Amino acid sequence: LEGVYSHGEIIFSNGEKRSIKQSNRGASIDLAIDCISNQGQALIFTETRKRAVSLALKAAELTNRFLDDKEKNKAKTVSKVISDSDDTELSRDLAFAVSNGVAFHHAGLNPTCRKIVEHYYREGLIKLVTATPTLASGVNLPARRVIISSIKRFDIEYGMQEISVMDYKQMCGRAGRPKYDEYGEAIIIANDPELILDAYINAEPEPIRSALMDDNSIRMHLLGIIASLPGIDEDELLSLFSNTLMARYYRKSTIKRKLERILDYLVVNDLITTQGNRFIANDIGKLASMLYIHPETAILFRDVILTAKRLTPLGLLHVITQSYDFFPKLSLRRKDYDELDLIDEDQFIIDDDYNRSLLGLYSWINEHSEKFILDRLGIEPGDLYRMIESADWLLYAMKEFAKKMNKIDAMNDIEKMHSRVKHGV
DNA sequence: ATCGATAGTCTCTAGACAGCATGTC
DNA sequence: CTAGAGACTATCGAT
Repeated sequence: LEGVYSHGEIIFSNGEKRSIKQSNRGASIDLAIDCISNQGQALIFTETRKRAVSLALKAAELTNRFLDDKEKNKAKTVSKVISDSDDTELSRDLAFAVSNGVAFHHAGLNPTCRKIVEHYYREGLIKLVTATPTLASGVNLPARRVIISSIKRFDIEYGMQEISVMDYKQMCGRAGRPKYDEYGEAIIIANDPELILDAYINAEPEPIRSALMDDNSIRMHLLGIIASLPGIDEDELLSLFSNTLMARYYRKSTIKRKLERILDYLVVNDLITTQGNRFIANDIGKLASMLYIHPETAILFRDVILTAKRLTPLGLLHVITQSYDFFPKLSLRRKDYDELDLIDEDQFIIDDDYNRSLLGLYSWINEHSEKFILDRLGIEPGDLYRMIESADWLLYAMKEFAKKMNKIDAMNDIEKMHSRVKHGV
């Protein structure tokens, strides 16, 4: 069941209406509390992490009274585990929220917190979760009522944009817990109900466009195919690509031109070689495809290993964080220019080459705490965790590159860095 | 001089696949 | 170009 909320009233797509008690805490909390007072669990999707946190904290006072004594005790225990999971204010906020039967959930949380929130929401201890879209695409956490606090989302290129019907349906999908509730509701908060009904609730999702037409993904696929089918020729490659979704939207000649250009790119950068009209991946190309490293990254790694006089810790982190495969890449904020002194002066790189991920990882291997990294650099534990994971993987791959290239010194340098990143020293 | 309230200004914005080896329940 | 919350700053006034 889907509906729109505006001015104290839900209008459902089947014409039913329901009025909601309003408070001064905002529409999404009103809707959530309304659901919880009827023994349901609610889920609010917010547009930013900050908003998820602040909504959860605001709701805490109200959700508290829906916990019985037994639940309150349990919530206390769980809340302790959360605040002990790291030393940041973020987990302290979460601990406070959970002790009151509400939680927020986004990718900034460390994995422990994320799992705890998911687990105890499923168990029913947590009555309300405020979340960013992590929860829409990832974990399956059903709720009686899903509340979409706004259909606008900030986009770095286009500013405020309305989310796609696809994204909306994705969030709706979390409504209704088959075992517990006989129905689920998805409610959008907006001022113009009729518009929303047409644009989202009664709308068809946009057709799936193939993401394969993007240059970078073709590069990756093409290298993969050539590595696993050595000796394949252009016609065979073309017919392979003609069977993909991409072929439904583009003409054969367009695809052919694209393939040729990218084959050329792979040849010029020495990842594959031609024998007549056939293609074979060479050692580095094969290795890259085996390790799932993007060609762009492979080229970068190879060139660095080949040309760098020595591989300093900072230099290595710099290469890793700049590479195509590194995620998450956090760019410098204005005030981060003050933090550049975290880096030893003798290992100097040009200012605008820095990014926040590099600073974060560098602080990490110099044994700064999660709190330090969040306070000084604004990198939340979950992001740090993924940066470490990503760096771990890439350093491993880079070490394999050095091994293949018989660069023993480089290999040792990289391996040393690899274990530093892994263990945070 | 210090503190504080207030209004104006500035800044910032979701998520995320992958290798391998070892550890833990 | 579009929005809105929170951090930050400048200003003024009272103690």
